[in-house]
Amino acid sequence: MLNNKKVPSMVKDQQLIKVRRAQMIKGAVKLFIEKGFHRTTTREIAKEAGFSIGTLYEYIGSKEDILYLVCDDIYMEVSKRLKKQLSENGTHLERLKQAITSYFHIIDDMSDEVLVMYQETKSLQKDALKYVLEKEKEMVEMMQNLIQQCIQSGELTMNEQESKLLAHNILVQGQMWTFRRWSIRKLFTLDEYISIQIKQLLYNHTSTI
Amino acid sequence: MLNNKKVPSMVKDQQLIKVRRAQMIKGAVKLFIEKGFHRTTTREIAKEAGFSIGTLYEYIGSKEDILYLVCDDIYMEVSKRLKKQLSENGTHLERLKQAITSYFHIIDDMSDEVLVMYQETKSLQKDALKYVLEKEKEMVEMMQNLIQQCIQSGELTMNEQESKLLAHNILVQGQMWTFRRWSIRKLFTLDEYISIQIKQLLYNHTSTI
Amino acid sequence: MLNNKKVPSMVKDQQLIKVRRAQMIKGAVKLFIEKGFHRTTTREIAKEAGFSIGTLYEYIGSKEDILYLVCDDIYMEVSKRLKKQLSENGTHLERLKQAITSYFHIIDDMSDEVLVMYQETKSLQKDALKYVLEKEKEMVEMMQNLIQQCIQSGELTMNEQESKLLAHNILVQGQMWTFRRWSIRKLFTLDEYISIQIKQLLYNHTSTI
Amino acid sequence: MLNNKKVPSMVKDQQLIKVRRAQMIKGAVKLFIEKGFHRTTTREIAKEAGFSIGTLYEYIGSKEDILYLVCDDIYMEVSKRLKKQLSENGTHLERLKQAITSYFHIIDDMSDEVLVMYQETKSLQKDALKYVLEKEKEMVEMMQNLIQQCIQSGELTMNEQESKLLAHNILVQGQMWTFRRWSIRKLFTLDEYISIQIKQLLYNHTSTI
DNA sequence: AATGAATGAGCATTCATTCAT
DNA sequence: GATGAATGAATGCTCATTCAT
Repeated sequence: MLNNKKVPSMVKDQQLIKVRRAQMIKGAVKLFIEKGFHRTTTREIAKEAGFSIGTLYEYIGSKEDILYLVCDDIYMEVSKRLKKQLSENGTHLERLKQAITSYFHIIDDMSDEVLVMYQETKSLQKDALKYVLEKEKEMVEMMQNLIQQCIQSGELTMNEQESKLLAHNILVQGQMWTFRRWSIRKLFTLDEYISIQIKQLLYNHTSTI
Repeated sequence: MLNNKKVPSMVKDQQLIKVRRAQMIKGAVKLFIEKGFHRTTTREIAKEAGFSIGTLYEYIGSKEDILYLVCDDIYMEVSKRLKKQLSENGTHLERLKQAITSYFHIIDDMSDEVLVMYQETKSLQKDALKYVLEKEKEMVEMMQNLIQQCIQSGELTMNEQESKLLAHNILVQGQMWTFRRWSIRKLFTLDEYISIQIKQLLYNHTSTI
Repeated sequence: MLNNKKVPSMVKDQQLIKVRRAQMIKGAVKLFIEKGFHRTTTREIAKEAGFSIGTLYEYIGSKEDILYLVCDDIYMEVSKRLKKQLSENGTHLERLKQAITSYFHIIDDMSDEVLVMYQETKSLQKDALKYVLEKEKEMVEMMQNLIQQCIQSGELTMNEQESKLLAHNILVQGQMWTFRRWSIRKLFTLDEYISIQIKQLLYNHTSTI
Repeated sequence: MLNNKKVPSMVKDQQLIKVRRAQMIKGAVKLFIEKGFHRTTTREIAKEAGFSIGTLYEYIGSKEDILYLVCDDIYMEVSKRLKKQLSENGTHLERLKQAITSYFHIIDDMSDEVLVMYQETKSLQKDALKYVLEKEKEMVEMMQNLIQQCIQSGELTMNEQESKLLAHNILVQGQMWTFRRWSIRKLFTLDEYISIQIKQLLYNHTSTI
């Protein structure tokens, strides 16, 4: 189970905290996309969020908390959407392919956010970094589970180590769609990218009779 | 062919420029590894390089030039080493596998540097970014050439689009060894990582007769 | 006669004002002792007093009013206690010595409060400062009266100027027990301190027959 | 022996450090007298000292360092001047009286500075406070030495405890001339103050034959 | 009367860059 | 060419005070 790092707030109303932080995250993501975390000032974030710098600091303890909230939020969103789209029908292999396809679509849809998270995560302090990496780990495990089921059903053939690496490769190739956009989007449409990647990821592992 | 972005210097002596910039890069890489580009000050870089802040600015125009020099230098080093190790013997497929193996070993050896380059590249201004991405492109092409030769010789079967994506995947999986170190190095030794990745990258494409 | 500086309040009920200000003073003294006036925030005072920051400002006009209330309160307390203990028996000299002893005991008992008052008084604005100094003056006069009576009765011999200075010296030596605590309390117990000070203060003035 | 707390500086030239810090101290004292340490901003100090805020921070580590430098400087100055004026002639008692007189004159001359030091010392962090109190202790000891010599020569009669307290009393009465200025200067000229205090301090202890 | 969220002027501190020596 | 002192705009953060509820 995942715990959230506690971001301190001076405000008591939990509902209000949610609302304000959502405004904050939205503004921050926009600015981080444009100029990165370090080049964005807390003042700009407050303004973009629609309130004063003083109010901003009623809802966080430090600038870095904003980065944490942003990263946390993006992971939540990605994983929430992915879980919602996991299919219950078809063979295990079809389900896995469906998961990959969904994941790549979600990442494409949240391209900017994912890129931000991907590039700025390293600026988090150890503490917060741990929580975020924990989430990434959770996604790897989810993907690995789907692979394991294919293995158990005989639809894929590989050992556990290979399945773990495959899971990592899938996730990285999703992120790659954002951080190599400068090159890859000139070569493929999203659907082409997905279908080729799936082919390269899976088809050598298929046990052909 | 690649041109270097011109980094301005007040000093005429080209040899001296080379020497000083090398000191600078060495110091900067060390500091960027420790604390990242934004958290490293020019003063610290000058000190680490062994000269004064005034002297530092005799050899660059702005702090960002240092980042460019660092990124440029790391790419140069990786690609220089890789070229040196490209084999002329064996089948094309063996040469490709050898190139991947060499590449992964080089990245492992320059782990810290590659990570820095990987994480800070985005902080470069458009101008400099273009040059650095150009280098990455060159490496993709080099890898794709090796793949194409396998295709032409019939050792691999895939279309051009697939070969391009494969080249990207290889490079990204090399970098992945650094930016997923927190997880992957717990799961595999470098040699395991290399052999499994090669298997997953290539073996479904092998035309089996 | 002493007037109180008027501290404005939005609240009508005089009894309630008294209660709330008492809570406020109690909390503030505690915090001022710990961290001084400037390092204590109004929020902290409100919290310590047991009500909200909004309520705090219903009973004062500005942060400085709290300091005034605190200083005023401490003077009141010291002088109230002292008056209560002034003896009506014995010779005038015995009464004076009794007063000094009482005063030193009171100061010892209210050590923290006296120290706060002593150190923060200077932060009061002119206006408020005047009122507080007025109280100090009143205490000097009270002490001087006791001395004058000794002079009139022939138990002490000195002119008026000397008696005034003596009164000041007594009060300062009382405060000294707090502001030199770092050194003096290592050298003397309170009772030793009192007896030696009385000896040095008075015995050369005693007319010995 | 007294060690100075080390105040960090980015500048290497020791002579320059001395000069700039002297400017700084002079400006700071002026401002602290006017508005106290907490109400004075670093910018104001820089401006008063005649340089930019950036330059200010080349010579100190934090605002509090300025307060330490100020307090340290004032103690140095007082004790330097006092030592210079200690007489080598006359009886021990005459020397003591001379020392007290000199001390009171020095304090009068440096009235503002002493008041500042007296009122702001408590704002120093533990570390710095220790050093400053150490200096005060040294002055107490110096005064006590003079007293002891009078005792040994039979010019004064008292035990060691009494001599220690006497030393403290002398120093406090010096400071009192500044922190009770609001009242005492209306009652006495400096010379009157000195002569009465000396009389009250010493004459009961004189062994009269 | 009580509350506490909102405000924004104000502050200490940093750091890339310049330029006189 | 080298040095390093000087600069000041910029930034993260605080906190006394207000006011709608």
